[in-house]
Amino acid sequence: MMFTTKTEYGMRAMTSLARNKGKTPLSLAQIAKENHISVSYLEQLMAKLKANDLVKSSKGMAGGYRIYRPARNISVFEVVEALEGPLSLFYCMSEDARKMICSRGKCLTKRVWQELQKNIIGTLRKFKLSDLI
Amino acid sequence: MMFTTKTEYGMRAMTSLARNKGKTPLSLAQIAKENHISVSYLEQLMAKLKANDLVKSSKGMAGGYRIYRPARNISVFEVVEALEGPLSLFYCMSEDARKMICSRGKCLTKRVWQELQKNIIGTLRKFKLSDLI
DNA sequence: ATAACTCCTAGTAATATACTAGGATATTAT
DNA sequence: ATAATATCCTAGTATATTACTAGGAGTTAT
Repeated sequence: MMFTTKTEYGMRAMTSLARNKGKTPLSLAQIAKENHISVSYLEQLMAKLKANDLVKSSKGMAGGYRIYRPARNISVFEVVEALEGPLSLFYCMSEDARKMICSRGKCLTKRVWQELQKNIIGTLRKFKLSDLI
Repeated sequence: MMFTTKTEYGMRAMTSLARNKGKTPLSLAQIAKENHISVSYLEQLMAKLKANDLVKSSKGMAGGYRIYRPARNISVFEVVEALEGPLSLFYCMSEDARKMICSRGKCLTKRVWQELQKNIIGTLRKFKLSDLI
């Protein structure tokens, strides 16, 4: 598996919120029940989504979560990256790998991973949340 | 990270073998030293590569590993799949997920993962080992 | 006040990855 | 034959990541 349940659950939550647009906000309990996810685990995923401005929340009674932007302006890539962190297929392609030996010379293999990563991001960007509801 | 060091190390080993074509076989010790990998861990990776007919081995003195086919006939996808196992981005896309609830109805999100998976495999198939040496 | 919420932190359980260790087995040079 | 040099095979263990659980503090409508 390349993606974790974080993405699986987070995407479900986002589609629930997208469908709920305009109505009163959805509480964690509601989203969790609707998608068969544990409440406190979902909570942590929602925190990531919120930190990336994909959802907004209101506290207190009758509070809950709303989608931040229209679903057609949110790409699957944004959701995935918010939940899984920045995509890098290998360590050698991550931010803190600048000093690696292999990155000094010309590494042919790296080109494969770079093209692959470009393709993956491109595909994920192409799909919007509105395509999924 | 989406891929593990298995792929990273395994690819290095394969390129070493591709470059060594025609000469006397490379021993585990040689491959390991050349690529800064532990011998006994590499051993396990070579077993996977062998099981998938990507390399052949000869035992005894002056034995070692040879590449099985010409490098231009081996795609990066084959190497990756041999080492990481069959690619499935999510559990819902794996072989043993047929009975899942979501796979009965029409799951729009699944289409995204399916197209993504198609792209990934396509890209990995496009690159041959001969492109990397 | 209190009920219904989000927010925040610190755990723990389960699983997967990345190794290590040691012996069995095969092949070849001497 | 036998010793040297290899692969082969299995069973461990260390580390890291994932997938949760638990408990309390803060916020807001009624």
